[in-house]
Amino acid sequence: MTNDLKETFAGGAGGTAPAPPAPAALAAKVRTLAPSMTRSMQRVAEAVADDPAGCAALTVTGLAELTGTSEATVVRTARLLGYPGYRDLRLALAGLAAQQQSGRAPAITTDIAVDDPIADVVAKLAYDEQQTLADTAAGLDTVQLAAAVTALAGARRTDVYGVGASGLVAQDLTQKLLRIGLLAHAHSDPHLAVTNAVQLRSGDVAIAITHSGTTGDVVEPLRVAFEHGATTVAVTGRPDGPVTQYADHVLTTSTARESELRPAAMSSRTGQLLVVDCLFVGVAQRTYEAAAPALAASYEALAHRHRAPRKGP
Amino acid sequence: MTNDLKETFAGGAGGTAPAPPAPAALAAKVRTLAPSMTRSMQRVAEAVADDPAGCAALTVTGLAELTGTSEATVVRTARLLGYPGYRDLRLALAGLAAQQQSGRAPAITTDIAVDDPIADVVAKLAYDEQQTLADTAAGLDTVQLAAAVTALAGARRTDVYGVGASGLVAQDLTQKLLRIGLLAHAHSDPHLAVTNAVQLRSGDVAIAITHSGTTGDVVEPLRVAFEHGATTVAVTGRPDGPVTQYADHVLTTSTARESELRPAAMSSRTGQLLVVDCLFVGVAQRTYEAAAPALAASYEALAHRHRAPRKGP
DNA sequence: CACACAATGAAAGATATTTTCGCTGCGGCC
DNA sequence: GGCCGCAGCGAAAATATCTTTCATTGTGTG
Repeated sequence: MTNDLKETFAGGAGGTAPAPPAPAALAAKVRTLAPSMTRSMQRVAEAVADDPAGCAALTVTGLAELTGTSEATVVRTARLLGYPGYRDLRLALAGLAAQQQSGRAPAITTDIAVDDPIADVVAKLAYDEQQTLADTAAGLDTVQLAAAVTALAGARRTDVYGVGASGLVAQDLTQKLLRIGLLAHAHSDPHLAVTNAVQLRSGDVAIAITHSGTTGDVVEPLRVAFEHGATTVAVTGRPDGPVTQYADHVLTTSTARESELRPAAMSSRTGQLLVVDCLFVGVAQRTYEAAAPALAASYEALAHRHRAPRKGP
Repeated sequence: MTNDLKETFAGGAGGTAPAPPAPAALAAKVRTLAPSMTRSMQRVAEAVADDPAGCAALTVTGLAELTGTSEATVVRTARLLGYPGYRDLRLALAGLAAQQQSGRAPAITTDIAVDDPIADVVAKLAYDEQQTLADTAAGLDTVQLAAAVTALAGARRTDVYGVGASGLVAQDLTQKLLRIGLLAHAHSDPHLAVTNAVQLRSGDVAIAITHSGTTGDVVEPLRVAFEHGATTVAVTGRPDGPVTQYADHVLTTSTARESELRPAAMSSRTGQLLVVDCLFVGVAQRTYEAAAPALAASYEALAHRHRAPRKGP
């Protein structure tokens, strides 16, 4: 990081591909990045997410006035959202507005309430998770993803770190990778994770899964792996969190709104699993020659565990 | 602003609403107005109609150069097309581009191929999982769900059985239930599962999670629990499978198509997790008095595990 | 309580857009 | 045939808009 421009956000770790500005994944991006924004910027981001069409009609000055901030802040927000400047954000906004116009109409925007009938709960949860999937897919940096896939496909061994709900995602990834013949291990015990991370070296891959991006128990092993020369990947909802410091490749999951009855673990998990699936399929593609028979074999091996299905009584 | 501009097309006499700029019918407008255009303007109009996305990325000067004309001509063309100036034409162009973009989305109905670019993989997987969610939500029997929730909310203890990918779902459910103060345990070891199932009695709940509905390692403990008087629930993709024989309540998950590169575990897991989330929220609603503080407490307890987020280097 | 530092907006500086204005070439009339 | 008038066009001035710089303000910390 040598570029000492005064106010230059943008650049993630890699720095090669700056970031192809999001076409439609804007609402998601706002939600993802909102926590790392200052108050003023949040106001701007909110206005933009609330009324893309309206904001697209405004100039920097107009939007600054509307949000009670300054032009500088508006531009800063545009930068944070991944655009070179306000002009480009505005263009994207126009695009988004057009899509919304033509596309979907209603949305179950309400939060889940204590007295919601069970049918509503199902509908709302399903809608939310669908939204999370769409947002995550839209916001996923395919360059980073491809890089991570390449690293995985050629890895000598792979360690995956995750605790709590993310631990299950880590295990899911591990299960899948094992199925196609990769050497993978999921660690949820932070001590053992660090102990094992020390063994990693160049050519190995370490993956940290944490929604908050700040979970020490996950960041620590990744740091160790990073410092031992392993290729490190972070799957996180906070692309500016500490975990990304030690990540060669950052895969961002979308953050859906959450609430009392809808803990973060729920939608973050959905996004993480999508990313994990993408990694898996990507690797399976790359190593198809080896993966296909391995998949078939593991399927066969399980067959005898299932009794033949038969009609109920 | 006493506008007595020289070159003012557009506005009729009265000038209330001069012309609502065209949203998407741009190509048509170009064709309609082409005859009344001068040669240079036609070139501009053609460029715009040919490649909206490309032109949206250009400044007046850029588009003027591209078409071998001048800025003035570009602006004149924009006016003729019904926009106040080039800026607005550009915005409309961006919108049009976005619409076209999203319009040709449904190419993702195909199966995932070995040589699919990574971006397609992401799109297809996301689409598939969204589909699974929608199907599962639509097919879920809310009566059965409500019954299962009631049983869970009043249970003395709850055992959850699942192996393989479903094992992770079982753990997910367990984690959640524990958070709101319920006594829950996930079993992936079939022997221990059966051993524990023997302990169950009326008022306890046993939940089996198996996509195929035939996994012996999961059916067996459920059978034992069933025979010992526990309330049993099956979360399965096969409502006619053996597991339902011993289930008081059956919750059906949708089965998406699967293929070589897309094992069943992937989409079945998504549906299962939705069901599990519904169960959790349902129980949390029923036991809100106790669940709310418990949720808050578990959140607090985890807080110290996260380092404060800070800006990157 | 002072210090450091992040956050913010005012205004200067750079670009992009719009307007003005004059040149060019074509057709009709004397 | 030559002159007049006008539509078409683009260069450059004028304006609007966006971007950057920099000083100020507020906020948390030792």
